[in-house]
Amino acid sequence: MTNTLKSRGCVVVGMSGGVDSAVTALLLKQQGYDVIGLFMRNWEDDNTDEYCSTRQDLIDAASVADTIGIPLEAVNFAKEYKDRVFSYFLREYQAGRTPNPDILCNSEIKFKAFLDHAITLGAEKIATGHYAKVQEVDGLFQLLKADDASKDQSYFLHKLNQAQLSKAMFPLGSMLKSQVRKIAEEHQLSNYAKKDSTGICFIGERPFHEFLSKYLPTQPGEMCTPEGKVVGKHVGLSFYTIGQRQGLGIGGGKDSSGDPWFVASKDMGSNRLIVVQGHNHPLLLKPELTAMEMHWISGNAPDTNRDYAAKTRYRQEDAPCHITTLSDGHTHFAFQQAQWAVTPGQSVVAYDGAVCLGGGVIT
RNA sequence: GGGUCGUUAGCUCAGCCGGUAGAGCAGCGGACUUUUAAUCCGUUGGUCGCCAGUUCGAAUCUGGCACGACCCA
Repeated sequence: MTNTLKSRGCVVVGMSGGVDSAVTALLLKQQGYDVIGLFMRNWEDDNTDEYCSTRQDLIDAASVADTIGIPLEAVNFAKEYKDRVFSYFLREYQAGRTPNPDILCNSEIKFKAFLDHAITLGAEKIATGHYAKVQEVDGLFQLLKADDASKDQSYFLHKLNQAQLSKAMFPLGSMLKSQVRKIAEEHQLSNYAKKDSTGICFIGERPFHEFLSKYLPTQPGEMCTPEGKVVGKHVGLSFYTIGQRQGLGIGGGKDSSGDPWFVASKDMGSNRLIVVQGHNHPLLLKPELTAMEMHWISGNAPDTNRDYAAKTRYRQEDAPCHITTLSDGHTHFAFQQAQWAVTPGQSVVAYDGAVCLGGGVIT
């Protein structure tokens, strides 16, 4: 209702305090949208460092909003995050799996709680600093990879549905990260040189072991080779993931090749961690997998007569594969080449070239 | 009781014919990265079982002792 005549509409931009979302807001403003910045706080604990960094993020977001000339509001979805994302995260780890909370964070928080809130603020769409693209083809919304292949985040967004994508804008999708920083610098956005944030969405980077142990019970047990030879001790199966090398503490050993050790699997029944030696051990390679909770962005499974590509974890090369829907509702992926460290709980995401088709959780 | 071999970084081991020690793994740090990993780069560790002898000088030669493994009785 505050729109001027020449406005192209109201867009709420999720601002994190980082460069990406700052430039997102700037670009939309330049394009003539009525832009409202919205800072989300979704995690609260007594960790002082975390409190300070979140506070700094808010200061950065406010500074940038001021420079660009847009209003900035703050919202707190901590309860929603805990209920819809963190509880799942803990449940999965407890079950010995390795979840990807950021995927849920996008579908449940950023593109649900946040989106709903943005609508009440009068927004027609929301925008984020994600590196991905949305495209409408014949009334159907497609999610595409970003042009900057090294920053592509479509993997994290594969769980979005048509309604969510219809409201989403990703202005950085066709840009390179280097360009984004350059624009930020040219427009004197105070955070132009701020380091990229990593770590679990909202929770941030922190000693993972220590963090998890605050929420999960520890049940130490044995580390064994597939033949059953005990080669070490583990602190609790939840604290390891398939393909993990560091933190095992195994070195040397009699009839040992001198190669590093990796986690191959978990035996929840006997509380044993199965470890193998050598990066290319056969037990670390899987030519196929089954996925559950499959979500297809278009609403329908793709044509099974064709082959597609899929990645079993973020930042991995897409691997050619054949996809079929099983009678029990699960989806089967058969890869042309065996995949390394296929991990239950992680998401497998399918692509048809640059188009993200959707994905599911590896069983 | 006798014999053989072994005892070097946290672990497994290399160290020619003597000149004060290296590797892999582990660990630690960094890079990369909005999951967990992987990967890449860098890096800390040892008075070389103990005692004595030979020598200008011994992890490296000799003797003794202490452990350990195996073998023969």
